[in-house]
Amino acid sequence: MVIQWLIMKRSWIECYQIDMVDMMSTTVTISKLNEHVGETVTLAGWLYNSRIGSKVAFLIVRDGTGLCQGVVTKEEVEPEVFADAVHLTQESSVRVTGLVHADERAVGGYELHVTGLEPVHSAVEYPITLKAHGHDFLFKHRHLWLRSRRPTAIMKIRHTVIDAVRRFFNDNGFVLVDTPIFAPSAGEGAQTLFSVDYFGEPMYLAQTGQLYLESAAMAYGKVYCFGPTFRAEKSKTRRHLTEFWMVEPEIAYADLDDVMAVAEDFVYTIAQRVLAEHRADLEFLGQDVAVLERIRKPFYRLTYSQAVDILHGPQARELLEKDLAEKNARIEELKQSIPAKEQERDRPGVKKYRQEQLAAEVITEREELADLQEQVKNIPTHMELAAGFEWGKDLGGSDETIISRLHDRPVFVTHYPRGCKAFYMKQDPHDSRLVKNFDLLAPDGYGEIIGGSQREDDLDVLLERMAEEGLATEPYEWYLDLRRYGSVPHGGFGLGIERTVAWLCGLRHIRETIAYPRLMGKVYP
RNA sequence: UCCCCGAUAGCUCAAUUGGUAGAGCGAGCGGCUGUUAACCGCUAGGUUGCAGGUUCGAGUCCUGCUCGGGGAGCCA
Repeated sequence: MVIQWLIMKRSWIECYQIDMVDMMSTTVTISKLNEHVGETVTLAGWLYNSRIGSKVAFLIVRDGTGLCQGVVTKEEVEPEVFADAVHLTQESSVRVTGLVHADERAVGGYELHVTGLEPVHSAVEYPITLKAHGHDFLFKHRHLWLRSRRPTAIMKIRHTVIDAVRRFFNDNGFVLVDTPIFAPSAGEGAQTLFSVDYFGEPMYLAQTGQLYLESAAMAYGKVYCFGPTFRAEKSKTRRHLTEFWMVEPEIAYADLDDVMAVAEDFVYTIAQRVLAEHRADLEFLGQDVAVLERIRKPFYRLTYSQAVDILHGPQARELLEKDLAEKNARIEELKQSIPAKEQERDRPGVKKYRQEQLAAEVITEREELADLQEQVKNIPTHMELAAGFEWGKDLGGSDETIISRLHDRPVFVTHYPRGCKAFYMKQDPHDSRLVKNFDLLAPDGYGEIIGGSQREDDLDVLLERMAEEGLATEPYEWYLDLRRYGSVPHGGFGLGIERTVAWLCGLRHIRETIAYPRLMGKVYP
């Protein structure tokens, strides 16, 4: 009883304190500080960093909308306030009250001349410091790392990308139809699906909603689905996740060109939104905004056969040779500069801060060196793969990289051989070896961000194609019905959200584009 | 599934041909400053991923394993 009473009393006191603060000033977000210059306001956030002096304490506070520097001047505040400021640890939660000033010296352009501090919770030894960390450590602390500036910038861009995706389809007459995640049949390539026990029956996690979406397109004309998708591929590369988000539109009465026109407009629109709303975030991430500004309609269009010719031709070879030469030159440069910097670092009499600066540069350059050496090692393989590419195979990752790097805008590659593509794609009436499909390759080696096609709408051709693939028709009877009751030309595509975000942000690895990446052998946290 | 690379203090990294494991950050204390990953001084901090082997002596060489990174295949 007594304890309960104490808890009640304590929480009452805390409420009372909050009320006191509220009475004195309104709580605002850092993003809205520009509307409150000259007013006393309260920020509710966490301590990002502090620089403590004998007369002035600088508190960098973050609240999820931005960073703001609070200035605590010893002479101007109550002694307890200054003492609280000195003892606040990194990532402690805190309410800060003060007068808003515009100040170019401060991060974000505004700062708070602090009059009151209300520590809410004191954090103990926050593991993520403002110094360098390795990605392994950071991903083990992903639940905390999300608070840092880099993940914040990426998550906000991802948010905008997803909003742009939904708005594009909603504004253009598409109906959202959610497709099931439990999929009864393995469909294409059972080995790449995760299986689950469904009340004793084998089931799979969906890797596409497309077949279901085709039925919805026959019902509502233009439809889309957006959700997680799962691939059990044992791929450990910077382009792969086992769980990722995909948006898939499907359009009735549309041929390949119609679908591609939508895809082109769609990607262009997304890029424009990101460019319009996230210049600062992109710059913080070190992304060259010009990369996005170059995204203009029309995108390049190549057929698969033209792409193969490029791989066999002098262009691809020259690109890789030039690449190899440039990377080797940079490697030589680094091999000189690293020991030079180490020497300077270890020379007696060098200031400590300079030592640290040099040590940091050495680490960065060593990483760059290792990365380049690895890339250089792979280039001959990529050259061989390109030169020896056989017509009929699917384009590999390195082949796509070559094609995309030879273009400064996204590239459509169309009309692949039907043997390397799924059974539902429409045969090209002009060349039965080909299907009416397309992949959209993002520039700079970010790979295929879209795969799409016109679908086979002729029942007999579809049945023939399924037999060729050794697929039983029984589980697909409902799908075949769509070709029995008012079949029309139709098609659609799927866009991978994470690859798109990685490309727009210029990220080296896709795992940074999702809050909790799921990779082969990595599921914590 | 195959190929290459890696694992040293809480974190980021050093450690010459095999010869007494170090620095910075972070933590604690003190100083100083409209500071910008602030700075300066002091203190504490280690079974070098695990198991074997070679050697007078192994962080360093060899074998196996575990975990991680990159690439091929496959894919968004």
